[in-house]
Amino acid sequence: MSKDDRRQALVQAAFNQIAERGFEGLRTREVAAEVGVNIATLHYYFPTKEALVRAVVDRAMERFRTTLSPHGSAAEQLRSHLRSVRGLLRREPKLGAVMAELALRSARDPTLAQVMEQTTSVWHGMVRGLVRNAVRDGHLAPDLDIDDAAAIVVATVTSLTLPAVAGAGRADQALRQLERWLGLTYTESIS
Amino acid sequence: MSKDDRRQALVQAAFNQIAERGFEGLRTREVAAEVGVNIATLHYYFPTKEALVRAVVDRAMERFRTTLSPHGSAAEQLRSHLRSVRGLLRREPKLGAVMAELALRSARDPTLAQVMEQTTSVWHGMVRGLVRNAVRDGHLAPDLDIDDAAAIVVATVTSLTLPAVAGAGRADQALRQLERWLGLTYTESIS
Amino acid sequence: MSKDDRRQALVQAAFNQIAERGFEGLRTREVAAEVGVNIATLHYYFPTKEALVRAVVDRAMERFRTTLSPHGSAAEQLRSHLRSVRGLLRREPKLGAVMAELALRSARDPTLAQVMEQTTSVWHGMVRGLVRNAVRDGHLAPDLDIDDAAAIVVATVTSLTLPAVAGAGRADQALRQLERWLGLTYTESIS
Amino acid sequence: MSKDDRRQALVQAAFNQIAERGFEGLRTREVAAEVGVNIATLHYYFPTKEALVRAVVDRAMERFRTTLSPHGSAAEQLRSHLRSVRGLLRREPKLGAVMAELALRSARDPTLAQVMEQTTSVWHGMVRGLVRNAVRDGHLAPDLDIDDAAAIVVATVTSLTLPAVAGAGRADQALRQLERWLGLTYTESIS
DNA sequence: AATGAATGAGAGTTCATTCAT
DNA sequence: AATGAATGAACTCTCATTCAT
Repeated sequence: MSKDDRRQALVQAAFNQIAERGFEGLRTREVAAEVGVNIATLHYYFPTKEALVRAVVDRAMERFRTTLSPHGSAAEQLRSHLRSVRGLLRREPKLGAVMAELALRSARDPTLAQVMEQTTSVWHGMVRGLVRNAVRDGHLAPDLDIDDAAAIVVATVTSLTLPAVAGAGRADQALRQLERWLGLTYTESIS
Repeated sequence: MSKDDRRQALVQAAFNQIAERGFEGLRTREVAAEVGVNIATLHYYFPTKEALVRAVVDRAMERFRTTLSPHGSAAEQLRSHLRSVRGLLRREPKLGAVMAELALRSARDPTLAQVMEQTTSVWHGMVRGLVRNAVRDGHLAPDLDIDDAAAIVVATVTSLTLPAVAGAGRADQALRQLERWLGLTYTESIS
Repeated sequence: MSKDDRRQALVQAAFNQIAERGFEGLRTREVAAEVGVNIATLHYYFPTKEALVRAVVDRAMERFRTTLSPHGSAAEQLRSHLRSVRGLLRREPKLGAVMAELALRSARDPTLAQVMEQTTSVWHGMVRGLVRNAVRDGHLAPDLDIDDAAAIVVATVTSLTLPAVAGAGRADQALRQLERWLGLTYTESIS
Repeated sequence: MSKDDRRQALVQAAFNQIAERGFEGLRTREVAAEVGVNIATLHYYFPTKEALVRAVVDRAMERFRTTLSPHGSAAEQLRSHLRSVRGLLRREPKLGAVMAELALRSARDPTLAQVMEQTTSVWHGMVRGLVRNAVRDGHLAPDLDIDDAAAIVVATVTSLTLPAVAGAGRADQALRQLERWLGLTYTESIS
């Protein structure tokens, strides 16, 4: 196993631990054990627990950003974005859990706060662009406030990472309503 | 200071600690210190840390539920609900932080999950009732899916508790758009 | 056992450990074990290992200073000082060992260096006073350089703390010669 | 770089580390790093840390012994010995620091104790020979106890290795007085 | 001859909990 | 009702040492 593979394995294990037990329950020994190495080996790759956490942050952000990039065209893209994020969170519930943990931790960790704010900002900007184009193309109401619409999209999707809220099918309900208001479902049925 | 007062003081201190440092940083000694009592005294009131956390859960839920009860009538109530929740989170950001911490923790704590689910459920039901009445009164579109609308309301409001998302004014933007889509702002301007 | 007694017991145990194993071999767990308490109890009294070491420094210095105070008169005092220090080091070889450890450590520990310098300075000053009075009383050669004489007294006594040098009876030889040069033995035989 | 050169480089680096941080702070990784080799390479040359320390001991002893050998004649040699040792310690303060560390450690290390005792013994014997000859040549008082005089010379010089004592100019004061008592300065001014 | 990777043992420190008073 | 003292268990991190290459 290459050095980089082992590094990634450790980051993945830490990611899993955070998803399953929260930062509250993150133990370096558990992370090492999950990968099957000695605790000293973990410290060989990451000098401190903090360094390991930073690597997890990077990984989670990268994972999330990767999904952001839309493909297709116009309003179609907006709908596909919503669905792909929904799909991502469904396939990888751990990613959602970790994102939520990071969001909370960012309140006490300025460095993390900056990273989160930047990612959210990029995401918001991307959604905003999609909304703007969809309005331009006549798929969305011309008087729609572009920033406000982007904000509620981001907010709704974000709320899906909180298990207590997303449970009992409410996640899909919220997204469905969001799509309706955005006229995305009608677009499909009309065409 | 009565026995009950001291209990409440401890719960409040624990609440503050969770809001400020998360469950990750909750230390019984800090809680006791904030109240100005010995750590052993804390254990006199709460046999375990877990018991203290349960009390915080109860307190947070009660605080939140109190704000839920609507007054006024029809669509007016719905708008006032959104605004009062927004006001609550603005006045007491700690409550939002704690609610988010609890939401995350509920993923690993079945007992807490039940409590959260119940609260969310009650909340959803209440919003649903308001939406239904507003539709009945002709303030909202007749073809509005009542459950879906309630779901997106709950989702949007919930997302406000995550600092990484609610920052940069996006919280208000999302709520504003929500009100527009619900026709609540128009209601006001028309009347 | 009172709180202060236990504190003192821990300091004494740490003192013993330093004397026996050097700073190199000082282990908090060993110190706690010697007193018969849990390692956590040690940290209840001393938050850090460093704090414990500081307490040992204070204790060693106090022990040493106590022996310094001379009684008697003139050249008599000087001789009695040499003999009492010699006796102290013979009765409590650990004190000598710890003093030497501290002397060495002071090269890397500015705080300790200050403490050591002050103690040495006071000691030197005291010896200097005795030498000056002995010269004044005609017991020592009138052309004796008071500071230089005090310096060699301090140097000779200090060397006794290094086991590698003080062994094989050389400690007593050096002190004997010192007394002769200082005319202290003649003083006695003359009177 | 030859195998022997590398060995010497490692020993020198260990020597430096001991001088700067004491045995307390001696880390094999630091030693290897100072030479610019991998920690495993160090263990190729020295199977254990202990073996490395032994090599440092040998080196320090050799360095010290080299300076011992006197040249010149009679009392002149004695004075030149004092001055050359003083010069050595001034030029290479690390040697003094290491010697003191070794002296202390010899209390817990029988093997080292033997080495130290032998070196000290040889040194003492050499000084003794010089004193004896100086007495024979009429440069020192005829009733001078040869062994005692040698002992105080060794003691005084040794004390110079302890920074806490040698500071503030006291080192030179002590040596000056030693020279005076030995009649070494007068010898010079008279001739 | 030299190294990157890995480790066992143990270091200092923390923390929820207990108990005698 | 309250506390100072004490603890067991567990934490992150360190270090000399090993081993395959």
